[in-house]
Amino acid sequence: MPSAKRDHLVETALRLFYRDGFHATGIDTILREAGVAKMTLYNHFRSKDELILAALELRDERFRAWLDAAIAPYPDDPREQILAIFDAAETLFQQDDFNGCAFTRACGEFRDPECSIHQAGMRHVCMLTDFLEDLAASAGAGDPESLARQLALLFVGASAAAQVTCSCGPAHCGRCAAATLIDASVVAHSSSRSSTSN
Amino acid sequence: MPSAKRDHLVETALRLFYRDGFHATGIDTILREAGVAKMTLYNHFRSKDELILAALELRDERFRAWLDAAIAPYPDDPREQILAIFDAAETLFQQDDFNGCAFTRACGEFRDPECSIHQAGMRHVCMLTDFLEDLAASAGAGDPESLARQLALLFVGASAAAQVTCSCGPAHCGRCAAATLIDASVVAHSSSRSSTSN
DNA sequence: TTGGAAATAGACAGACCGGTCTAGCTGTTC
DNA sequence: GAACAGCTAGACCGGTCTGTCTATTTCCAA
Repeated sequence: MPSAKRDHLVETALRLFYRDGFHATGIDTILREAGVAKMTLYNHFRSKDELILAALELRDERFRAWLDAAIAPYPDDPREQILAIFDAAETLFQQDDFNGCAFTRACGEFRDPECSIHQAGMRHVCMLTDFLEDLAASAGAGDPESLARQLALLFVGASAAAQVTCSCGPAHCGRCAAATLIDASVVAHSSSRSSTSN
Repeated sequence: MPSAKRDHLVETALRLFYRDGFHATGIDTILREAGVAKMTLYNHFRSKDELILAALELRDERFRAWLDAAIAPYPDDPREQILAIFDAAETLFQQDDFNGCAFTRACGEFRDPECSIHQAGMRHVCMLTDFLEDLAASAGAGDPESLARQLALLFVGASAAAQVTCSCGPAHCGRCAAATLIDASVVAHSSSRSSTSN
């Protein structure tokens, strides 16, 4: 059972890793900022890498909650739910502390696919794609899996582009592209179902 | 006028920064790998950051040449030229040394928008978007600027997703999405031109 | 009150970091 | 042969890095 000190440490670690980068943020900086002793860190984690992993897991939980909150206003409209994710991204990208996608950045700094940090990034992208696939299927997409992958690319690209350009424009741009892709997939599915039902 | 030693140093720096990350790669590692003396580095560059910048500039030049080579086989078909970029990306993403987009990763590690390294990333993404805009206009897109931004998002997203998942699948996925977006934009433009000419 | 878990507070070790400096070598041009 | 540009080869500096260790303190439940 995690302790309050542990949770606070992970919270602070996430904030600093996300702001400054994983390699650029040292243990001493995190401990100073969290007001936690080094022995406490090494009681809870075997290494800095394990702290990074815990921080990414916290980030993933937060992101899932954010996704659920983003689609909540449209419980019966999967197309709107998908677009609402990009709308919520536009708000997210405008926040002062926004600094791109923690997972793609973690994978950029930890290249080895066998590395548990890189694997956390893989799992996160899979989670996002699965989430979008459910919505795509509900929206009547002809090929929900393909549409979901495309939407995931758009989301990841929008996040990265927003971080590079320091603008929230990519979210709106991604939303427009998503709408086009969804409609193209749904129309194609409806047309093929009309043909076969005749 | 750059010297052979300087060019070799930048070449080696680019390779190591791209493989291992900017903060994770130290000066001594680069010098050892390049067989160049520290004094030589500091004769040519005022700091590590300047070396990083030179490495990114070299990368940008290489990327522009790669873009030109990717579209060369289809001199008269802008739609195919755009799609060929994603085809070429599929090949690129399968190379052993592929490790995502150097520019979005640089921006991830150097967050400050005033920082010249981050600005190099901004310029690069603008260059790609401009490149795609020319092709989009030639392909008859109704709104070439918007289409170009969407295609840039797809490309950036595909690059990041390929690095995270260690797969070239995102390139193909991006290609499919690009085709849909191009056709949607061109058809919309043709329809609006037909209406106004009647 | 006591015992134990959890946390604190550094010191310490060994390694690495970016950058400065000195002395010397090599190759080229005049 | 001399002068000079470019480069080599580290030593050195002050700092940071991750992780280990010891001694001590704090808090809480029994």
